[in-house]
Amino acid sequence: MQRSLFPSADSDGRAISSLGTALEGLNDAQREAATCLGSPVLVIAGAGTGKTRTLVHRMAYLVDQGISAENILLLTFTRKAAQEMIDRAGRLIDHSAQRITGGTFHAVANILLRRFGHHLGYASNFTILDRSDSEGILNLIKSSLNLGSSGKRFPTRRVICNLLSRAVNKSRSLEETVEDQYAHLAEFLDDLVKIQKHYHQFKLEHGLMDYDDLLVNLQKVLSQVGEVRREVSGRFRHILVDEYQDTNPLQADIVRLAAEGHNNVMVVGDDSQSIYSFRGADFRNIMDFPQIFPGTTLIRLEENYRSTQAILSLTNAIIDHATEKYNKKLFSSIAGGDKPIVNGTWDDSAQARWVCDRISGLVDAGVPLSEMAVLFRSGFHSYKLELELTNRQIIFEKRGGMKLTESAHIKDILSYLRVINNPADHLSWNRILLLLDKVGPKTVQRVLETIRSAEDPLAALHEYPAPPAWRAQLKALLTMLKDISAPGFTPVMMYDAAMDYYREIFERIYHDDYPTRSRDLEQLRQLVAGYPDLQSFMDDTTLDPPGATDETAGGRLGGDGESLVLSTIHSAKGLEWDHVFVIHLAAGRFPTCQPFMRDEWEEERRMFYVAATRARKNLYLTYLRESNSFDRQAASGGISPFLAEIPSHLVQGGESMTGWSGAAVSAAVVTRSRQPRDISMFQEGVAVRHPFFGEGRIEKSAGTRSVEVFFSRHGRKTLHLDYARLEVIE
DNA sequence: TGAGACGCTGTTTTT
DNA sequence: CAGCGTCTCA
Repeated sequence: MQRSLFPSADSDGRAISSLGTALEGLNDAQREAATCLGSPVLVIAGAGTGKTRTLVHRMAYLVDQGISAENILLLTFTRKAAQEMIDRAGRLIDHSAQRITGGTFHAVANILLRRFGHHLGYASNFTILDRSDSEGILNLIKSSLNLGSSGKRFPTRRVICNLLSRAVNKSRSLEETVEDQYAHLAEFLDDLVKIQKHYHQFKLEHGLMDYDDLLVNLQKVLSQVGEVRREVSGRFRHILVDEYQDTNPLQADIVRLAAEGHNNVMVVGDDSQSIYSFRGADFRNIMDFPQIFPGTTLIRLEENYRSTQAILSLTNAIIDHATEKYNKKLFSSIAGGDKPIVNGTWDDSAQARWVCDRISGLVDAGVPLSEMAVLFRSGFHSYKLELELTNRQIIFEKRGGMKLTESAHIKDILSYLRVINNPADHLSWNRILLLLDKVGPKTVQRVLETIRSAEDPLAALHEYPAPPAWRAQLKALLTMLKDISAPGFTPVMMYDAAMDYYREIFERIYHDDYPTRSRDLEQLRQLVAGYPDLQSFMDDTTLDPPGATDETAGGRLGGDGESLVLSTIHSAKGLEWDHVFVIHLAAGRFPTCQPFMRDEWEEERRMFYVAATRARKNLYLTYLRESNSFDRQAASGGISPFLAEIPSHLVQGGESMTGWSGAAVSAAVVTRSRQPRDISMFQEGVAVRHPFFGEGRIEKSAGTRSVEVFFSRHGRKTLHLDYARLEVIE
């Protein structure tokens, strides 16, 4: 098991030589990053410059240097990414690489908190809440506090959830967050603070942690309990972090604490690909790393091995327009290539058809589906395309968007399993009891109130004096739960028994569409069947939730093999394909209609950059000529400003299309010509009106094309003059 | 107090 | 194109 610190040449000679060969295959910067020991390392790596490769080689190198795989921690943005890198490292050395700990911050936090959470008052069987669980609790609190009904436009649970999460991830107080991000909610501040308190209390009392708690509590236990910190940093002697530009200060602090005493940390990131500000990430954080870890070695990877020069010229042009960036231009080692193709269509269906035609063409030319992907800004942008693909029997796999575990019927069945694992989980009890006929919110509240402090909730429920109307139902429920909590029940046995009980309810409450929904239940069963214990099944389904639609047209999906990937840009991070389609590059969709602030606008642009840099050989960009739908008030230009600002000689197809070159030019002219007029008008102290924020006054100009405006209803905002539709009030 | 019908709203992005 | 909140009836 234990690798010797100084392996003999005999046992490892072969591994060393093959790793040696592999290291020679890296370029100088990559090799330095992979083998640099003795100081913290910050790797700034442009898209496609081989950062995954570098991480993989570094892991292999560390093990080869005699560092035990158990002592290595790899933090990535998805579990799959971690596993793939570890597998690749294993291929460079040997299977001992499999003992490297790898996963997301959240997944690792989960494991550590099961062990160390008791320092914070958490039992080891806590339940992890997904987003809809959190919203559910907020709803319970909202109604128990009688908020929302009395007030006028009390924020929805969704908005509250975002607000609370944002405050946590940015490590700021609720007051501060409301003040500068949600100024329009200022009048509800007192109630929001109250909700936050209750929410916190509820989770603690019932053994629940939301996603944010995993990070917060890990940070807390590491910083407050020296013994834990020492054990963790002693265990993980080398820490590697991928996609560092998308970590927030909380995560950065976790890394700092976990590395205390040795500082063997390597982080890899690209400021131009930072697209998670809503989670508290700021691309500037990456530049703070050397301050957190003095003596950092900085390495830059600048040669792109992924894309053709034609694609890189376009992506360089995209990022050229960024107002603030640290990176330089990337150069490709693959000269030439086809220019990206731009195509405009009149509506959603035509766009879907065009994409499908292209895909069919590629398939006919012998390209496997797994070498193609369609990317978009928001989950719902692919609906029309999904229909068209299904019609044409093209097998696809959708990533991002609605999750399987978020649908009501799945939550129902999971609730039964959850209370087995954590009987204190009142959120699940709430759901379970609500499913009984003749039992509504009021009754549930009463029931839960009486068993609130019970040692054994199951027994307490047995004692509960239920009225005849639902006494028998309660009996049946409790019998089922008692049955499946017997020792020796595997997760799938539990699932089946719970399903037997639930089926009747299921068909009653979803009477109009339960056949469709039951397909999901079957899918869930397959999933459960792969797990030997309940806890890990539940952890995995919340920490790495399966997508909603996994199989389509051709019936069964064949593993990860032959299917086309449809993905949100966020979920496509770090991946690459030969042929990439980016659809809905239309104003109002991409960028989404929300971004009023310059930072948000810039982040949308980086998203486009991330999307385009996923392509190796061919890139297709499509847009709708006119916004045909509801958002009338949004400046309804067809083409996305991000496309319009790109020089048309970098793409093909545009000129022959009526509209594109014209539209591009005119859109560019519109945005540019607006500004000379504007700039001079928007002086300090001038009263202005914004279509969303209302009236305000300019406080100062921030940079050449931005102003800071104080709006009476929404507080201070920084607006980009090229894009914000700001008028001067006479 | 629960169940069912109806109309409204509101839609990034992820762990 | 839902999932919610509100309203009415039992």
